[in-house]
Amino acid sequence: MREIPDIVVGRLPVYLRALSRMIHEGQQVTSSKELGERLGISSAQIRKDLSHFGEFGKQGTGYQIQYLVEQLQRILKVKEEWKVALIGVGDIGHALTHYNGFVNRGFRIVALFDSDPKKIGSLVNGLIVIDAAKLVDEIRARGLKVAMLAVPAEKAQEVANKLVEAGIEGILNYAPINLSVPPNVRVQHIDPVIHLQRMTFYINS
Amino acid sequence: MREIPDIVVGRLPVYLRALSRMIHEGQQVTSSKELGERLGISSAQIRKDLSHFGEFGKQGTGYQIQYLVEQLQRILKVKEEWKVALIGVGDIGHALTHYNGFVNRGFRIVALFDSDPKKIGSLVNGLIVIDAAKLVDEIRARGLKVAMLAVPAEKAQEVANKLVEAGIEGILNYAPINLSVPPNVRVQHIDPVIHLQRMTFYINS
DNA sequence: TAGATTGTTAATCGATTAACAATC
DNA sequence: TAGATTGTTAATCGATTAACAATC
Repeated sequence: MREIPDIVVGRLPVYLRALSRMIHEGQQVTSSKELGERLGISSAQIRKDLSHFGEFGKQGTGYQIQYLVEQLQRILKVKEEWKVALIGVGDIGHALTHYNGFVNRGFRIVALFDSDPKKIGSLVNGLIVIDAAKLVDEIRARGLKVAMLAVPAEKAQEVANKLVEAGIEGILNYAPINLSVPPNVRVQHIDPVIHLQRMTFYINS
Repeated sequence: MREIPDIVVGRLPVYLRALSRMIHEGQQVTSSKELGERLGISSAQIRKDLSHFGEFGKQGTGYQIQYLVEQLQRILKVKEEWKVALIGVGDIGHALTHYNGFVNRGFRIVALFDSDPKKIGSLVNGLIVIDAAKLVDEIRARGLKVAMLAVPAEKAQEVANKLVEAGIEGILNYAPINLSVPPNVRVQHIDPVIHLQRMTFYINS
């Protein structure tokens, strides 16, 4: 298989989300034109992106949404649920344990970690908070590959190092700091301020 | 001024965050090389990006971080605090009201809205939850331009329409759905699943 | 059949990088 | 002065788009 550009991979989850939504709305078939209009993307780009992975449509009629969704799930490896570790059970961590947007999209939080003695052992949304000191052993024992990092900026790099040691290969980082990890580990950032600042550039107060 | 590419604007907040961190760590001067290594970006790209806005460095020595931070804050219009409306005081909304990452980065939540009668009138982190039915009037009266949207997917488009009507020009959308808004309104998405799926593509379970 | 839409090619467009004169 | 690093140009690289044959 040729090398897939990162930017293409980045759009696939967006396609998947929109297509899932269409199914949710009862739609069965769509076209690159329609999907593109929904997303503000050209139809040519959608077809080009998909063409990296195969031929999923039919001339004249477009795409069976259910089929395309399954293909995208397969490509993104989310047909089976990933078991995810969550480190840091503060406000963000708490909100993530309650977040119902993971259901049916390929992820389930199965382990909570915190270093606060007051939180360790307590039950949060049905999961026991484990001592962060046991993080490496626990994650390794369970074979987890994906983690969400919701600890203070000061601790983020330190915890990230332990995650890497534990065999984690994907880190969703909520700390407003740039993590340094080996090349085989993927990091994605979620920082609301970054997005807000991207918008204010264009807005006149 | 020439038109600035979106992709360049998108990197400025990342530079700002890293530079602020350097100050926090006591550093006073940096170079495009050093900053680039921290961020995994080429030094040439950083210099090119900055050159869209002026000359901020000195040959041989690099950049005074404090000065560059101030310039980026000015460019991104975050020298003064933006007053932000938050719609939806569920788990995510709650976490956002407690989030201390907004401080000194240009944003402050000043108004909470929800349509749940049980929540309306209650106090969340010092702010009274206002009836979402009053959203348009309240936002307009306060002249708010930026909003965070943390309502269920089903209601997101409907609320977004009201935000636009109220004069909001930037929406940070936490609902996993693509909003349709007029071209003068900026939308940014935060959807953890999108980021997770971007990573799992590369990870072998 | 006529209309619609795919997958793909080639052309265009835009972003990144390498290189270097300028200069601190 | 020698070394370092900027801002900028030109070259390279890669992504997007337009166009269209194929075909449902």
